[in-house]
Amino acid sequence: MSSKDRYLKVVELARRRGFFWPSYEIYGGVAGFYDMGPLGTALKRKLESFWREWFVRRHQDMVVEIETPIIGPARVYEASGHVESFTDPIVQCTRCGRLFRADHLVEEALGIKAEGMDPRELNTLIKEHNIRCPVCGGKLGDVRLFNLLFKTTIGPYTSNTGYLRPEAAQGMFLAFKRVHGVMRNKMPLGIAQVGRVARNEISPRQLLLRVREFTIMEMEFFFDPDEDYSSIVEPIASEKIRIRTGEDKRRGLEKPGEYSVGEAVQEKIIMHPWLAYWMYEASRFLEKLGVPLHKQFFDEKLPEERAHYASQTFDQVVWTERWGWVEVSGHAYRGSYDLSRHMKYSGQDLTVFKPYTTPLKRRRLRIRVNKASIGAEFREKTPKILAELASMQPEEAEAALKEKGYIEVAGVRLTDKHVSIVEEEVVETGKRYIPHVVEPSFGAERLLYILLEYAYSEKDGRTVLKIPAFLAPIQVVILPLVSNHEGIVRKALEIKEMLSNMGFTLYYDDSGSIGARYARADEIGVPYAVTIDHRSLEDNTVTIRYRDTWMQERVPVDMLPSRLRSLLAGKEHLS
RNA sequence: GCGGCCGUCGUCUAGCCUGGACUAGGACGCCGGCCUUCCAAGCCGGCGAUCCCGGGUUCAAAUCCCGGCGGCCGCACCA
Repeated sequence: MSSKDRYLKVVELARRRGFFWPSYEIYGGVAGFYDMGPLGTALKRKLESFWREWFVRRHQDMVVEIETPIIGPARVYEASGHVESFTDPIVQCTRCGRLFRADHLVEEALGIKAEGMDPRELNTLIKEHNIRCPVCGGKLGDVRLFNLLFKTTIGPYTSNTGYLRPEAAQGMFLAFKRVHGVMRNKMPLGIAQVGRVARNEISPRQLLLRVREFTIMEMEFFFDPDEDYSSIVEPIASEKIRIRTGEDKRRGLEKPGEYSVGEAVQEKIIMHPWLAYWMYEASRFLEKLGVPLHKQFFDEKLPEERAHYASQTFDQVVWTERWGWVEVSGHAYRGSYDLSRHMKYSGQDLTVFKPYTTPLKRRRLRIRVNKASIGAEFREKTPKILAELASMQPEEAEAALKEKGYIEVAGVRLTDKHVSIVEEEVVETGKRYIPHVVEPSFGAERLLYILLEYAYSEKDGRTVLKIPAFLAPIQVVILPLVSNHEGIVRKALEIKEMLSNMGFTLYYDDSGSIGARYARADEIGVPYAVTIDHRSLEDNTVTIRYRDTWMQERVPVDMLPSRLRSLLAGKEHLS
């Protein structure tokens, strides 16, 4: 099967059977938007549920999920750095049409710092110095700003700018203080969210892989940067993980190296144990979706490739037949960047208090102030004197008093009549710190495509979509062996009713030959077919047929639901 | 955004170069019926495309020209 065929077959199948298709079709379509059809929606829901199971429920002692709005006030995205970092001045060559960063061109041509200049300044410089297209020498057009944030207005006043979120992360940072409180100050703390985000991509491409609106599955994991977390990777220390380090990348290496998780942490290939831990979880998550470990690795981003908030980033990439290695998740060490910025912009204290196991006792010097004598003597100067005293180091004051017999504050001299230096014991019960954050972030639509590509297979010229049973959008199909036998049909309908009432996702199919119906079900990845035949009428048994092997087993009808449940959960296989 | 290639029933496509006999053909699928004791069997009937959108040339446009939208690939961009 050629690579082109496989991709085209997946797309064709997706449209024909209703997984997904381009949005706004009847108006000619708009690039970068996709509709999810009935099967695509069901599959995506299951994928999201599985992500929750894997990253949230399995870690429920430290990870919780929230939901926050997709529209945010400008202030939030100014604080997060998105408004600044994603507004690039661009300029286009009028001859060859190439786009350039205007500030970069000016810097190169004139050897001056141009970053942060506004478009007008850049325009003037380009015109004055006759800077031309570095590729073809053509004349450059006007400098304009391009930002990947979708902009809107909140309410009727146009001055109240809002942005559609380009990531869910800010919702978690903004809610951190409250969630931390609600979770009774638990640390470390993961806050997860699954939701829509929008990025105004310049050129959406590659089907579902680069779209303008998509579902992100993201977790911000907060922890104390001073704590030694090396023990958290101990249980997985010998597990293997594939990484192409930044260093390897610079040397032009295409292939990743294989490391044990323990080794990657020890040798600082991954800068923090928590980052390593979630990367390991991500690799196994992908494996469960059907992507074997040798078809995925973590690709370290070089400093110049990283987002503005990250000090280390790995892209988790998966092999696709059409596009080669494709990014499905990002794993960033965001440090305290986001919380610090929101503290600065909002004026709120977003630090966490951490009690010491045993309170720390310390002796320290303090300036004791005799306010009565200062007030009596210096009158209206008193507030100023007191303010300056407050910011003075006790050690400094003590030295001055000893040497000179006075300290000079706000133009007056204070002696031991006004101040004295005392040594006192203080008890520190804990410390305050700004948590650091590691962030695993997944694109749901990309995973959906990957899932389909890896599930796609052909057998005897038929399509079989081997979606893992626990993710299959439809779990069971109910088939009467023949449709012109009243007894068989009646029994089949009864069984359909029974299974439907018990909560199975299913459909009933009596059209055409039994082979055609198996084929239809295989194509959309229904893992199990229940067939009712003549023998069913005699001994109340039916057959279960497995999609991947076409093998069958016969079970009594009473046993059918429990048998299906355990098969769907992947706990047992068809014998 | 630029360049190359491309856009016809649900899907895959024939026709386009060389304008008219196209009421746009086929295959698969879909719907109804018959038949059928386990892997897309067969038969009968049916539904389904103003040929991506808009404009132009022409007596006449799926076909030629222009613009737009969309797709793939390359370049650029990319949280």
